[in-house]
Amino acid sequence: MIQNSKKMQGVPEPTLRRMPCYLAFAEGLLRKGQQFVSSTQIANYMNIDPTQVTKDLSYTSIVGKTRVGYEVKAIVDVLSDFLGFSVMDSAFLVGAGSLGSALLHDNGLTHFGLNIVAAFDISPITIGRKINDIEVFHIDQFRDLAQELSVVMGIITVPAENAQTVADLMVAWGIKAIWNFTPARIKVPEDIIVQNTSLYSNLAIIFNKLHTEKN
Amino acid sequence: MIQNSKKMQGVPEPTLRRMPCYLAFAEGLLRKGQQFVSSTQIANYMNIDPTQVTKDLSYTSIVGKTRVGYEVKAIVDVLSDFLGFSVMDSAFLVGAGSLGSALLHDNGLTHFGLNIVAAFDISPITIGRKINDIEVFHIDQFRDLAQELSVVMGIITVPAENAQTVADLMVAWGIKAIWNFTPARIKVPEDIIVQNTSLYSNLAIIFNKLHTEKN
DNA sequence: TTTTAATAAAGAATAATTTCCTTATTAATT
DNA sequence: AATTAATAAGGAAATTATTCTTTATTAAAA
Repeated sequence: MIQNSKKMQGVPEPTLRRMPCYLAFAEGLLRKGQQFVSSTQIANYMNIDPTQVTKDLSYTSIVGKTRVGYEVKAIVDVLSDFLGFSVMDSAFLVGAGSLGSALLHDNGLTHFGLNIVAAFDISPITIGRKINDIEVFHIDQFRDLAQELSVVMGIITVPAENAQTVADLMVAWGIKAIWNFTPARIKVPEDIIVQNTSLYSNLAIIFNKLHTEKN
Repeated sequence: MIQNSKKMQGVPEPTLRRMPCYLAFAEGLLRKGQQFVSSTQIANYMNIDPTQVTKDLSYTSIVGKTRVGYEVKAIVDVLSDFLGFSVMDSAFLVGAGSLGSALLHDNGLTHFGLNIVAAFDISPITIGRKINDIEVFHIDQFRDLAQELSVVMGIITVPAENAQTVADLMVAWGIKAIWNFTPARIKVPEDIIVQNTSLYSNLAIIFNKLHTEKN
């Protein structure tokens, strides 16, 4: 099949980043009862080119109808599946500080297929506490829990200087993917998936635009 | 000046996203007392090409010394300034729910030049409370506070379906930049800066890699 | 003092991404 | 039934970002 050659080289990251926004938009339209939506409408909402939308959606099994657009329900269903939001994956979070406890509180993650089953820290103050019904353990207690629960993802929300230590632990635990919220870059074996999400990178982009806006 | 032509078309976003990581790395080296760092070392840490590092740093006033590298302290100082981390900007946050209160708790933002001076919500439960010493007001109370405090940025952490309403309010308040944490895309006048940061987009990228890792 | 090797910097080539263009389809209009 | 206009989809072109190549510099070694 020719169309599969696209999938062979993988979906571009910019496309994957846009897809959750298409999904959120479609979910909104579904609530309003709208049945079809055109690439033009989606593009207008996203402030991008309409062909970008059709190209992005062509990576999925969604097909549009000429002069009508895409079925809203199809976008919601197919995209949820495609993005892995409809199956639940389990995760451990290490670092129950400010950012960490924030994530523990965010039930949106559960809605998008991520179930944080336990948190770890080294501070005696947080250990033993429950944050949004998720218990915080001492990091040494991990090994036992790793056996019981099948966890694929580790979330790092410790200070940057401890990121590598935590990453090493997670790899030893047999974790498949690491979601790294620190600005530090971690070294892991090739087969481990790493996603870096630094809030401060976004801050840098805003500040840069703010300070060079004189056009 | 010829080298300024680069700055004229702006610094590429990928570069701006990498810079805070260079900064974090340099800060770590500074703590360890290392005086110089080469592009090769930085590149090795970041898992990128060394020329990428030199290209990125060439957007700033930092110059390296052949066979020695860059002065660590210069990277820290110049990059902090360049990224706008050394001047404090004030922000309002709207939506003191799970993600919102997480951000209020994150003192890292203060460290990187963002001071959240007040939060807003519509829930009677959160209004009046203080989160990490930041008071939560009813959203209607904003107008009065906007007068007193000079705030350039608005942070949106409400549910996606309310993002546009909040954005409209912020524009009316005279805000310059909006940091949008919802997967919804907002429509604002051209001169308003918008930075979209959706955690769920990052989740989509991880899930995609997890589910297509069979190579 | 001379040689060597590591490096920054500038430019060229490559790769990835986005935008543009064309074609075919089809719902709505006449 | 014929025409029109809006749209999806595929391919080409343009843009943007990354990687490769070359050159010049200079600290360290001989």
